[in-house]
Amino acid sequence: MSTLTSKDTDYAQWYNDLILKSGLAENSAVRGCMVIKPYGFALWENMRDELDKRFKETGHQNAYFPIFIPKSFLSKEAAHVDGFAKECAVVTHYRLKNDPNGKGVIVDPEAKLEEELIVRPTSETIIWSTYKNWIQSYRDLPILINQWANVVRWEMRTRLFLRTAEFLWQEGHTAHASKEEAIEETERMLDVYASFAEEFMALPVIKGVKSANERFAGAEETYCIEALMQDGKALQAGTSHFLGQNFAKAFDVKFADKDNKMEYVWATSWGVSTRLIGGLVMAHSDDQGLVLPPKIAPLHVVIVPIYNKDTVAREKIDSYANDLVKQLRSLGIRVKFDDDDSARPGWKFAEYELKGVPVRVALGARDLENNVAEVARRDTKVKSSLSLNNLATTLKDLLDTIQNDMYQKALHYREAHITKVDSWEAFENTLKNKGGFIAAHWDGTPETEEMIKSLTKATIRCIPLGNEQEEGVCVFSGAPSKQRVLFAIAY
RNA sequence: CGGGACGUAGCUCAGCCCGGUUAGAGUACACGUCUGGGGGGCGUGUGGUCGCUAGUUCGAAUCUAGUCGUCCCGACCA
Repeated sequence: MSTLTSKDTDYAQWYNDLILKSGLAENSAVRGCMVIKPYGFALWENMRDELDKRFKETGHQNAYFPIFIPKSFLSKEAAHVDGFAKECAVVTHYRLKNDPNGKGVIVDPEAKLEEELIVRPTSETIIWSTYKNWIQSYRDLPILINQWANVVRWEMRTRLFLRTAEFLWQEGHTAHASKEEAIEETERMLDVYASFAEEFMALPVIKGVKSANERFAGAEETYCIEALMQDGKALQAGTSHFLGQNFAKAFDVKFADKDNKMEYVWATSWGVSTRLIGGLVMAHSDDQGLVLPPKIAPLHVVIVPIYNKDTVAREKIDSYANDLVKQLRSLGIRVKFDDDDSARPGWKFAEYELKGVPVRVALGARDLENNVAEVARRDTKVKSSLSLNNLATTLKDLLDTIQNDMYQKALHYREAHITKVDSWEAFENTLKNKGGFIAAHWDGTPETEEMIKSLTKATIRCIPLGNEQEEGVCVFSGAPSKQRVLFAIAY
């Protein structure tokens, strides 16, 4: 078994090795598309279940809309089509036939579609064309719908989980009678994302709004959560858009208010994707493999028996381990007793570290004699001998501790990588030598943002919510500024 | 779409420059055995149209041309 490329040697290679060797996903026969393997999909299922619960707690329902969108829909909202046109997969025909000149099949030229269909890159258009039929009165509002789906964006260059041509996500699409209510919804869902990321994935995030350049195509305001990876690059972990009346106007969706006046409907959309798995990996993992926060880990505890020739001792180990499994399960802990005799203990230790299982319990004859087990934490790699008395509850508490410690560690790292910068020289130096977020004054113009991006690749990740207002001058142009914004190089 | 690299066993790669028996190694896999507290030792064995096509040659993994594909760097990336 080969080892991973070290994080310090080549971060990108480390990431790729890790995804492949831990069995999360692999590349597929289709360029840019990945196969999500069972272990990777288990992560997604856990995230999905938790998010779904939180969406329903905030009053949303799931529905499903088609994967195909008539081409004409994309042209109805000008900014929207500008944003997505370059990366759309297009269906032009609906039939194949045998190649009359030889073997194989060809596209039947007689089966050309009257109007081409777009494979959804996002569903605003198909959904708002539907909402037009659903909304006549303020009594029909709000509509609070989410869908779990796949979308396709024909990216030039892809990376497992971080940017794939097809990815899984959820997209919420809500319709409201007032601007205030829509903004409230946009902010509510941003909070849902932020608390999910922090509580469930142990991923600290900064809530903010995007600059005009980085805004979603068709949105009036894009809220986001930004996370920091271990290489100092930022990752947009989720977005929540206030769409104003743009899509209502594009699809002519009006409602009669209480005074029987017709008004366009206000909209939001919000989404997170399988990209979050990439963020999870990059935020916590190390050179030995994945490090998973317990709440998201498919497996919380693995018990590895240490056998020897003594068959009586073996029976004792098995018996104790099976009992421990029962106790842990009754506490809601996902546990596996790996008594596979064909793999040796050392191999198993390495394997479960690669997989990021938060806690490993090693149990041998020697331990049983002393009434202890060797318990190893994945996050700190600390091993300790713990009493077998009440071991199950000890482990349950340990999992909570690990969840919390992982969040705190990531938080400390991020806090240590937000650098206040007041000169262009310091800006460039910080970016080059330290990375992370740079809090700097910006004159608020797209031109300055563009210049900074072309010079350094750094973009404005967000203008943090509740940002401190202070007088200053733009780090690039020297023009007056009232607040600092966060710059970073991003994935 | 520009620049670079690479396609040989399931995987990682050597061999190619300088053509010549039956194409190698590590790892994985199967069986046996000794083992078992950090990716075990020994033994036996399975596994290959050398990406594809055409050419040069008595002879091509090796040389030539074309082609397909992958990866990296750039451009692109709500």
